[in-house]
Amino acid sequence: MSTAPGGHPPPHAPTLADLAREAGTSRSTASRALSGRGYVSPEARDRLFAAAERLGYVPNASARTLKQRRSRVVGVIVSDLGNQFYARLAAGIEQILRERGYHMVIVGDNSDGVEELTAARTFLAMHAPGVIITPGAPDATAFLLRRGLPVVEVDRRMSEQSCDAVVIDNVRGGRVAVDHLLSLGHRRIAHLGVDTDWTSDAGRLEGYRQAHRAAGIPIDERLVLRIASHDPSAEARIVELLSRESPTAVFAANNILAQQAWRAIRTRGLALPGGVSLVGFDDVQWMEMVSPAITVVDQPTFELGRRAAALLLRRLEEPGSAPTVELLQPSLLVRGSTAPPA
Amino acid sequence: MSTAPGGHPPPHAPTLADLAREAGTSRSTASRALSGRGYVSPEARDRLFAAAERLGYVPNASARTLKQRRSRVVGVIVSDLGNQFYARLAAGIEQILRERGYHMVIVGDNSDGVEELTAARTFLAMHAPGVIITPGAPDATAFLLRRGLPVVEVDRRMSEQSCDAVVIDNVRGGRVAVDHLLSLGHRRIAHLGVDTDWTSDAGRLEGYRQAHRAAGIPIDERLVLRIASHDPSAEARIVELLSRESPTAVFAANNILAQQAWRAIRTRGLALPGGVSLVGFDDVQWMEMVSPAITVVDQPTFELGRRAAALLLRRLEEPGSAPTVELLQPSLLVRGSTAPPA
DNA sequence: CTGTTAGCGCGTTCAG
DNA sequence: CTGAACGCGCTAACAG
Repeated sequence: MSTAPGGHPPPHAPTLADLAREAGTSRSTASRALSGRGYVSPEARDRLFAAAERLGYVPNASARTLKQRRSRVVGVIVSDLGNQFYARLAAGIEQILRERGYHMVIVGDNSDGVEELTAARTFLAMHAPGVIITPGAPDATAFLLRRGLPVVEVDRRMSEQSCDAVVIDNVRGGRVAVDHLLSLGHRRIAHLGVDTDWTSDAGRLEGYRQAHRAAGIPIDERLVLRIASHDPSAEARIVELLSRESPTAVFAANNILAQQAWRAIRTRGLALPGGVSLVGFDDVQWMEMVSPAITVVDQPTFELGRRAAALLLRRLEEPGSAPTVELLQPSLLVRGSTAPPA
Repeated sequence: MSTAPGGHPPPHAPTLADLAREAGTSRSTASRALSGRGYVSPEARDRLFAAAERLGYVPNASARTLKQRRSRVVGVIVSDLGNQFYARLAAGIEQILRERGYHMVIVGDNSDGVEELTAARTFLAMHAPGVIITPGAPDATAFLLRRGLPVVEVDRRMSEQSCDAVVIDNVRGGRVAVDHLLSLGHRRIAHLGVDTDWTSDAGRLEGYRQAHRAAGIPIDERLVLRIASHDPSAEARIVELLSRESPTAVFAANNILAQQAWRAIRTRGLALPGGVSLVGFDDVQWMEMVSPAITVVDQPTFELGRRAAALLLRRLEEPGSAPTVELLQPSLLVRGSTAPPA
């Protein structure tokens, strides 16, 4: 009799030992039967499965992790779960992980290096099989790598040492955006970027420069604005740029900045694209819904997440192989917010 | 000498036993020192902390969970991480959890009952201290409750048994939206809802009915449309409703339906709000950016997540208390998409 | 094909 | 205040 008298929450969750007793086998046979590896006679197997069913057996993940020194829960660190970009990235990661029998524990650092390191420690403590991170600093990656945990950097690369990564071809994205504007005849193109040392933004800026260089057009550095991530005066600063420097076009290097630029343009009372043209980076919902719709460099965000997860899982299977960097291509969606300058 | 010769990934992560050896104490003393509970002399304590620092000791979470029969990782199940609503909800949950030293493992079922149950089993296996769920069916909650795991249902209540929950006052939200339209003079108001048995949508529909009843206006049931979650013909069906029934206003009961309604209105070539008025539910970015901006019943999504997490943590501290249901109030944001009928 | 044995790393008695 | 001893539930040897 192992069921509780009242039928209420049983005294303890059934363990392998309970199963074994019920089925008249040893614990190891039960283990082999349920985990699928190792030989076990069909009859014993059936009895064990029946017992598992009857008792509502659920294997204890911690015990398994303790023994195997590796869990099935991969760690994920993103800058900000509230941002659509990171949310979609996470959704992509989660999808692949779940398909393959893994799970994810996710933490949002707020682009804060200390939080990143704390999360890294946690993942180490949990014996995560690996970690996927949108790094804000190189430290967390370095820490994990040093301790032997596989890391995939996604969206940007921050690690000094080489590790797996999957990123967008940001230089190309920036290049394509600005080429588009230049070909429309723009010569005073503002660049709105984030004030970080992220490779993503650096790449987009580099693309901006390359495009100018290729066209033989000098860059007026007063048009290049760097705005901190949660700067409350962002919109005001863009308004000011608009009025002081009179750019004929604006390239906003992420979806937040694009939104702020869009607002600033309204605030300033400029017509779009009549008064100024706007190109964004990272297509999000509103960009297609406003009128005119926003021309944008689209990036495969969901796919970025999927690839990162797939890459991590691959490394788990082949630990030896050389670090891989996957480069995903962005694509320009020309919509109504860009036109030749007045 | 316990450091590895090459300084490369050490043979194994340092354990409490290593610390104890380094500091010349026993394992249990080391345990007490690091976990903070239990007596230990200051000198021993210092030596142990120093050793921990030096060796880069990180406690093994699985071992701890195994021993204590409870992890620090709460399970979270949401319908769709890619939907802004759920993403913000998750962000709220994560914030509170992290503040309090917990983490979250999140899975997106696609409103699929089987996936929900699978996830529930996983959380049970992981010995999660509790689970937060946006339920699509009552089964997962029932399963977890039966096994003694605290559950908080969020956004909608599906459980037959009573359990903690935090939801929006959806009846009120629907009521307020439709009252607004009625007071503008609308008499033919379409209702767009999801084809599920979720209490959230049922509540909004109930609010719609209440408002009509209170105003003494009969409802033309042909104006009440139910659309399945990922119905590809959603927009087409709305277009059809628009042309066949000629409502003067539309109440779309979630952000997806609002978007589809907005598109349908454009497709149909109707002026907004001249040809038809539109009220949404759940304020998202684009609603404020399009023109005219969309009148909407706003709900505190992020706060919903925070409350759910806080409620779960409270229950962990006081397991005995009666189930709590928190009701958060929505608020109507009147914008440009509503006006008196032509 | 199966059972016995021996830990995985930690927290928690219980003597000292 | 400290250490010795045990067990959480599972799996990986190794005999049989």
